[in-house]
Amino acid sequence: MSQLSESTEMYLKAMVELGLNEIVSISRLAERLGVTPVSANEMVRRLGDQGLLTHTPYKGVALTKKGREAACNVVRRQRLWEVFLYEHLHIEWAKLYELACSLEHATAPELTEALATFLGDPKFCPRGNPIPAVDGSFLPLNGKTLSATQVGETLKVLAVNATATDVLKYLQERNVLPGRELTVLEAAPLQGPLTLKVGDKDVALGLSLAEFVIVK
Amino acid sequence: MSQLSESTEMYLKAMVELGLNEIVSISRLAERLGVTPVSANEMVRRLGDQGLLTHTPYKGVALTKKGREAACNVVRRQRLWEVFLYEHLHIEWAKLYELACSLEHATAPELTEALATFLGDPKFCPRGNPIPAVDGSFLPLNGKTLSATQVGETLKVLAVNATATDVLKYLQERNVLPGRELTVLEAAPLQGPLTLKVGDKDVALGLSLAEFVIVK
DNA sequence: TGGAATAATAAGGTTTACCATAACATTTTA
DNA sequence: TAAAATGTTATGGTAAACCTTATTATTCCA
Repeated sequence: MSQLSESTEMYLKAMVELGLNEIVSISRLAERLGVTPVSANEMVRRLGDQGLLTHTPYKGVALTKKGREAACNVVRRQRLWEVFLYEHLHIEWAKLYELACSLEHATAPELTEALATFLGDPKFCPRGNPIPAVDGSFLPLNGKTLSATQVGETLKVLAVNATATDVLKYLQERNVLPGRELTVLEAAPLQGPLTLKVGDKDVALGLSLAEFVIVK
Repeated sequence: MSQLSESTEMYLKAMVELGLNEIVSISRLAERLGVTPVSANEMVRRLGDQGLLTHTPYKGVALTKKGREAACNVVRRQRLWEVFLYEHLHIEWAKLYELACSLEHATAPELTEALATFLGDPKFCPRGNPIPAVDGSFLPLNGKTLSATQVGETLKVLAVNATATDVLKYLQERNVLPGRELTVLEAAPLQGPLTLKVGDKDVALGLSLAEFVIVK
C-alpha cells in the first residue's frame, strides 16, 4: 500500500464527506476543496490512475473499493485527532477540523492505532461524525440534513458535516452543536433561510449551511 | 512571522542539533539532512534571503538571532511530541524522533502550547535533550560527548543527540539510553571503536556513534 | 608552493499540484 | 430544439525542493 500524498488524502476525505457512496460532480469536489474545476479534473485523473476512484465523464466521480478503504483510513485519523484535540488539549470546537487535518497527514499507521487505544477507541468525533474502525466499518448516522425537514419539527442535532473553520464558528456561536435540540420555526420561500429556535434564541440559517447539519 | 516550509524547518532543526552556536559547514549540514551539498547550498541561500542564517563562503553557516528563535520553536514542538508519543502512546524509543518529526511540521502555535500544558511543561525529551521554553531558553546539558572521554571513566548518559531511527535502534538495543551508567573499557587506536561496559554487557561503539552520546 | 581536497556556482532537469485561458463536448432547460 | 449551463481537454505557466554534471574558487597540507 503506497503512501498517499497530502493532496490525495484531501480528495479522498472530501469524497467521504460528500457522501461515501455518492457520485460527486467534479465541480462540487472542486468547490469543497477550494480549487478550480480544471485542477480537480486533472487530479481526479491522477487518482483514477492509482485506482482510487472512477470518473464517468459528464456524470461524476465515485470511490472504488480501494479508494473507499484508503479514504476511511484517512477519515479515521482525522477524527481521532479531533477527539484528542478536543478532550485532552481543550481546543476550540470550531478549530478542531483544521488543526486535526494537518496532523492527519503526518500520522503513521502505528501512530493511529496507538492514538485510538489512548483515546479508548472512540466511535464519534466531536462534530458527531462516526470514526471508521480499522476495517473501514462504522456506525451509520440515522438522520437527515436539516435542510430536508418540515416547519414545526423539533429535532436533535446528530452531527455537523462542515469542515471550514468559519462555517463551524458560525454554528458554534449559535449553539448548533451535536446533542443540541432545535425547532424549525419557519422556512422562507425561494430557497430562503430557515428560522430555528435553539435554546431560547432564534437562529437564521441559510439552506446551504443547513445541509451541513444532520438531525434526527 | 511567516510560516516556514517543512524543508526550512528541517534545516533549522539540523542547525540546532549540530550545535546551536556552532558554525557548521554546508557539507556537514547536507550529510545530516541527506541531501547533496549542491542542494544544501541552494537551500542555505534561500534561508539566508529570509534572514534565518548567515553563510560565510568556505567557512560555514550560522543561525541569526531570528533563525535561532525560529529554530528553538521548531525544536520545542519536536520534543514535546516526543514526550507525548513516549509517555502517552508508548511508542518505541527509537522511533520517537521520526514520528514526532512529521507531527512537528503540522503543528500550529496554539496547538504547541496546549500540548505543553497537557504534558505538564516537560523540560526534557525522552532522548534527554532539553525542550526550549516559549522564549527560546532551555536548561543546558553540562556534559561532553562520549567520544571525548578517557578509558576507565564511569559516566552517566545524559542525552542521545542522534535522530536517525537505525542509529537510535542500535543504541536502544545496547541500552545506551539516557539515565544509564557506563564505563569506558577501551579505546581502539586509529579512531577505532570504544568498548563500553553497559550493565553487565560489553558494547562496541564506533567513534562517530559515540559523538551522538552526551555523558557526564 | 603546488597539488589534493573541499566548497561554490552555473546550467539544465524532475516532480507535484496547482493556476489561467481557450476551445470543444455534452447536458439541461426554457 | 436551440441556447445556456456545465463539464472536459489542451496548452502553457508557476513554485518549491530536490537532482546531476561540469566548471571554477579556495583552503589545507605535505
